[in-house]
Amino acid sequence: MKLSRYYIPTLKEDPADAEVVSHRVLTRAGMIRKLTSGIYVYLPLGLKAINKVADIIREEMNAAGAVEITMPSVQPADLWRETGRWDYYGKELLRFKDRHGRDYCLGPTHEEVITDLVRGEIRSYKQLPVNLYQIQTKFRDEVRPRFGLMRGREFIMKDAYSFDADETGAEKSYQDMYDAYARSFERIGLVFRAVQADSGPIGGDFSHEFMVLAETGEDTIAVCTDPKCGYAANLEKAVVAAPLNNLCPCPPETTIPAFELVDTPGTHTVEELCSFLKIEPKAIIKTLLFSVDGQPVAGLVRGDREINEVKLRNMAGGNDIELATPEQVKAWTNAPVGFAGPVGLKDVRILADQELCADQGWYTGANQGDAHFKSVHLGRDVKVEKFADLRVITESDPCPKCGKAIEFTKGIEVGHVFKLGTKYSKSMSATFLDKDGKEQHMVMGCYGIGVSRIVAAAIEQNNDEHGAVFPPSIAPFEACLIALAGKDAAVADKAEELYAELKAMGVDVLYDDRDERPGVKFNEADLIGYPMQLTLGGKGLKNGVIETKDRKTGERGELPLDNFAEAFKAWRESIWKSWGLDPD
RNA sequence: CGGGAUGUGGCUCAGUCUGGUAGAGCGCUGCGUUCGGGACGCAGAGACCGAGUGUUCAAAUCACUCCAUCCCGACCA
Repeated sequence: MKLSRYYIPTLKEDPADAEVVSHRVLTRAGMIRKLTSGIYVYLPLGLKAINKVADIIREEMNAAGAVEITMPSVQPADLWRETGRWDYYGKELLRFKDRHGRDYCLGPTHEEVITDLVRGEIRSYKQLPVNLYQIQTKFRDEVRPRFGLMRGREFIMKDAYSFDADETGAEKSYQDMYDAYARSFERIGLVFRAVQADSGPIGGDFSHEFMVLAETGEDTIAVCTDPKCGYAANLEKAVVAAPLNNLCPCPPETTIPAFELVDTPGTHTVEELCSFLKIEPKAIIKTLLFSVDGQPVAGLVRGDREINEVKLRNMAGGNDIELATPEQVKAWTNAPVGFAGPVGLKDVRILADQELCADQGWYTGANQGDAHFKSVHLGRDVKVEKFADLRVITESDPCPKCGKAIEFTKGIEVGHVFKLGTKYSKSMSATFLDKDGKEQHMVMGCYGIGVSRIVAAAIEQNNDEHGAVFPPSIAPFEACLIALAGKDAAVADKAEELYAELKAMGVDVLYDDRDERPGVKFNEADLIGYPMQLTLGGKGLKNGVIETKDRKTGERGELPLDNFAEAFKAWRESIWKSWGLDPD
């Protein structure tokens, strides 16, 4: 491609609304433009990078036996009502009516559509397994879109859905996808990690997320420090090991004295209560009230711990969890926020962290203003529905798998694989006849990759003060040929010749043939982040060489012009190798 | 949805407090000089100051309402 005929509107200054590096660079380098909040135009360079990512994923999906289709982005509400998600999916689902007043939504995901499709076609175990995928634009009306392509409302996603005759088959499909994902991210050139994850509103009982490790990641993951153990989980999923003296559930017998009321005026927070009573947060039970699918639920954790809402939601068996409003707290406990406690709480489900069984004689809220109880014993004084792991893991907790230390790192979620089981096939009656002629529900899995997000994640992971540093596998062009011709026709002619030669070699090269000053060309090439830069100037031509620059290391060198093809091939291979990649 | 901030040529911003002729840099057009890390000179084009209402002799500036965008907290690829 000749730059003089191309479309790369670069910006000299950082856009005012871009906070993270990938957003800044993508905008400045002329790869994307914002249309409205969370919705972007993909300009030629950005689209090219996205397409390279998509091509790699497509190859790996096909190799893993998945088959490509394209489903509509507009979906009828009826399908969503069948699975109940029309009510449960929430506001991320953009709903609208057509001219006849019929309800529709823009697809944030496609379980309903694919299940509807497959149940109409598949009747026999002989037709299974099937794995269908698409690479398509999704729409999720995110509460707070941010960070450019990292969290858009409209974004490009690869989603695949597997259908198997039984659990064993489903497990194989899951593993195949897991492996295909790992291969894809390796080929793209990302440093990533697969971690255990919560399955969220997609549903199902087992899932892994693929996290690109980067400081700016929105997710925190807990990783075992022992590589042999390999435990890694999203913070919201990471299991806290049960305490050694696990007494769950608390026995009712106890020798501690009966609980009694203590005056604690104005102590709304754990900190205030502690300094007022001169006690440690560890001596307190924090009672947090939530609305789970509209029902009141109290979550109990130790005063110095953080409750894990995902664990609480799962334990309560709900779809949607929200912290109670002050009005709800008042209605459920008869007390203002800050004085809720489990003792005497009526019509509220009480779920407690397992750790609370390891000790007795707690301070808790008294469900009346300006007062707390002391000497509360959960087994004796409270009707706890269930004790379980309810809190957020901390860096001082042991690895739940091997007991060694864990550490936290930040990650960007670029892929997620789920085992769905029969959740959708049951609610939508996707059945087939097995060998014995018996009707069975298909066992499903679903698998997503954020294609456009990967481009942002790659930049988050690879950049410097000059701009992006693209892995050659997904760089919009793998090389940029810069001609410093000026009025020197010989340089222009030679550059033209080299450009043709590179194209003939199958190199995806951009030829900067513009009549611009050298500084402009160099700076733009660095900003965009082509892995390989080739510069031909008058001096080089005289000496029979062309200059090279490795964008990642900044290392410069020269290639002879008389044996250019050979020399370039070797250099190109070394560049790809430095990324752990292979040009072929 | 709560909290905070910002809307002024294509881009980045000043001007707003203290009302009185719309500014700068970048970019863009033309001419000339330059030409190995975002050149320089000269001459230009380009804005109903986010929208509406109000206050005033007079509003980018004050008041109210709305809209949009960004940042911080509950969702997800």
